Amino acid sequence: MSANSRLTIAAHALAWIGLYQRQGHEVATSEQIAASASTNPVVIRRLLGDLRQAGLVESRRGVGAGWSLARDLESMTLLDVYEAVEPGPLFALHRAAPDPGCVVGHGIQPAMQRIYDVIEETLRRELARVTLKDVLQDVLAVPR
Amino acid sequence: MSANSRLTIAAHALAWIGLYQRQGHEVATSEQIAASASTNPVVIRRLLGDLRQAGLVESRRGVGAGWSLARDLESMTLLDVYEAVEPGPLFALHRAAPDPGCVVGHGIQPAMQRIYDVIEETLRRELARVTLKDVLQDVLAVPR
DNA sequence: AGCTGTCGTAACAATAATAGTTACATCGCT
DNA sequence: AGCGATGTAACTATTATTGTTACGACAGCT
Repeated sequence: MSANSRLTIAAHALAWIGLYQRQGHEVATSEQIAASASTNPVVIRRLLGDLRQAGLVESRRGVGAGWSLARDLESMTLLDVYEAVEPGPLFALHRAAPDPGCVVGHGIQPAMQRIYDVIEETLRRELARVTLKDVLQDVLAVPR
Repeated sequence: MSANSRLTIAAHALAWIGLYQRQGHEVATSEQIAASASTNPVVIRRLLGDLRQAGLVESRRGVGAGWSLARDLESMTLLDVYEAVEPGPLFALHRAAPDPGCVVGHGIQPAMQRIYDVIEETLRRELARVTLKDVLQDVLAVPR
């Protein structure tokens, strides 16, 4: 599957900002986060832009600008992040509509869609069980 | 997410073969299945090739060649199909390794990996609950 | 007012995966 | 031998993600 790293990078960014603020800083810049995540600042700004729309972070502009958490890490779950940065569904149906004249072609899409809906709901439940505070805690618990 | 339709098309193919055999035919051709799924026969042959490696279908060559089920649809689950046609993980880690000198960069990958492992295991459990017989039954239950 | 550092965003290139297509060797039955 | 299908390589097309450059907008400072 063409898995992407958006959820990983977004979680990285949130954990980074959270830790940075815990150390007494007001805001974090996209450049700092990008350096830690080994990517481009624009990638971070785009992701954090999505997270801001979801109400997870805030940004300041001008000199001394940067990003800060809009809520406590404890109140954010991976589901919040997932919904903010992953638009599409997990599994796709057919690219072109299957033959409606065939019994299987006719019934397969509603049948699979119902299955996929159940599976995505389960995925959501799992994602909702992990808070970003948990993530940061796990990160800090990794031995050097 | 760049969702793909492999699982959908593979399930479609299996349901089609199952129904076709139920109607008394010995083997199904990739061309027939491709017509029902609105795709190219080669795409079907490639997917069925993966399913054959997993022991779900068999193929005959020569005249009167085609594909048949290697086992009863009841004994196949969507997990079997998923494992046969989806190589990669659901979520990717960073493309480039994060900064190991940063606390977050150092700990984020093992932390996220552990979370992803749990989530994938949950996904597997859900997929394993649905047999291909269920799928065909659902397909046939869709009203015209 | 002007300077500075950062966001916000557009535009484009690079990379990668999936899917579609053509072509053809190979196989096995009649 | 002829036929109809698989098996597979090679290539193209499409699409999504990621990376990069560029630059306007903004806000605080001197």
